[in-house]
Amino acid sequence: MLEFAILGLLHQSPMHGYELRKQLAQVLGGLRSISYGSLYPALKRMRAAGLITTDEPDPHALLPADAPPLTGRRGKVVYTITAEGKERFHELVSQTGPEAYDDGGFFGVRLAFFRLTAADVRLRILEGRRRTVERQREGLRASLSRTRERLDRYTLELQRHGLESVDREVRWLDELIDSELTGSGHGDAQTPPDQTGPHDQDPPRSEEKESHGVRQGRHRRRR
Amino acid sequence: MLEFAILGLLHQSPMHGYELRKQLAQVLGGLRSISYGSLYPALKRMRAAGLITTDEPDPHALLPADAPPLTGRRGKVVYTITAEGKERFHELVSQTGPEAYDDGGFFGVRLAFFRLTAADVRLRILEGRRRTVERQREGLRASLSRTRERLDRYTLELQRHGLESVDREVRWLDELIDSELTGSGHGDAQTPPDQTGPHDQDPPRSEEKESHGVRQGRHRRRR
DNA sequence: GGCCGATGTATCGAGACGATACATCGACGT
DNA sequence: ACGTCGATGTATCGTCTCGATACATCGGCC
Repeated sequence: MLEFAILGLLHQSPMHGYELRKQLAQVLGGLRSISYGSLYPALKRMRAAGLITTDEPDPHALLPADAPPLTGRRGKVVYTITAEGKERFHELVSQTGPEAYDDGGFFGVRLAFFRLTAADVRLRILEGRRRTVERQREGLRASLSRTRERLDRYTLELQRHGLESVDREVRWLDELIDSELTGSGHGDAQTPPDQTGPHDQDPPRSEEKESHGVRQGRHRRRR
Repeated sequence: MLEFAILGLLHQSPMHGYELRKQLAQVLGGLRSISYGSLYPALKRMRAAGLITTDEPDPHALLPADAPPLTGRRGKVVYTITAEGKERFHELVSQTGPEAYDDGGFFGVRLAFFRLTAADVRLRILEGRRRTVERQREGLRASLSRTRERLDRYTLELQRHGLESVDREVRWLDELIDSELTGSGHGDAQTPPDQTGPHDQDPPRSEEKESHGVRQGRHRRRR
């Protein structure tokens, strides 16, 4: 996930690690940020993988193992995406598998880079997310009506609030899907050129149990 | 956090690890669960610390380092809270520091065990959570109005939805606090006996910037 | 008899986190 | 001129968490 986000940001312009973190927090809606303990190791990994480069020619590349902990002289490092990195990003941005929407955090990142995502991919991700959240909602509903009597007020209240949140997310997704379908003026018609190899696309996941009967209100709300 | 939750559950009755996990998921509102990769190490730690005991007398206690990876014969293990564990739980349940409400997950667990929490502690935690979420809300609001022009529709939509969620949480907390103050029939008047040593209570955290002017609507909504 | 899904215990590697250290810079007061 | 304070900036450490996986037992059900 971090890899995707970093590539997405560097896709637009080179940046320092510090600013990367700020932009990320901004884009993610202010709550959920990312810590340096994740960011720098990720940058290091990606650098090793050739997805990004630094201007500084590798600090502490080879120094005697007994050297002091590298104090003093810590220069600023600008990270730049490579051609390989861009390729990797375009590969990732066309993925629509469960990992794109099952985890809320990852879904948020995907959404934040929707302007760089093809229209059909956008739709598949939104609908995937809808399925996931819908399933959560039904589970929660069942659990709530099952245990309404046996739990104390606080636990019940917690579940009720959780259910409402999930409910609201479903409705929000419906609106996004709606405005995606009525095509409220967004470019990027179909998946552009790309078509890079067989990137394991969305296995239909055994078609789900699409029998819940809770499927009428869709695509008919608002706008 | 896991430690608190486990102690809280075992406080009521002994359990298998498996059931511990299920109950935890139940209590946490169905979403956010806990994985075995967290649960079993936690149980092991707590067992070593003497907070809980098992009926099986320590599997793989001392066996030659070359032994096969302990295949076959894996008995069920019932975990029971010890006197020390109960003591520890009562200590934890009276804490009202930032860790009780800054992290949403931890707060959820605390709330789930409110029936075992003294009334004044409940109130402090709810108000702490309110402060935290309120601060998030203001940050989000500021960020949204600052960047309304510069961001694309999707990022904006993400932030708007996030803001609404936070907004609803604040209102939800207000209701909880309200009904806590009007004392809608809950026992546990004051912090009971306990008073176990100097448990680092809530440092007022330099009183916050309580100047936002956004402080009128409290305690006057609904009911 | 054979298979499946629930129950159940447990480990592994990848990686995320909070805390912390250290460094530079501009602004501000004194 | 001096101090110091907050923002910018790079980086690591130990602790924890996660998802995936392996293995085992049990009750039904065809």
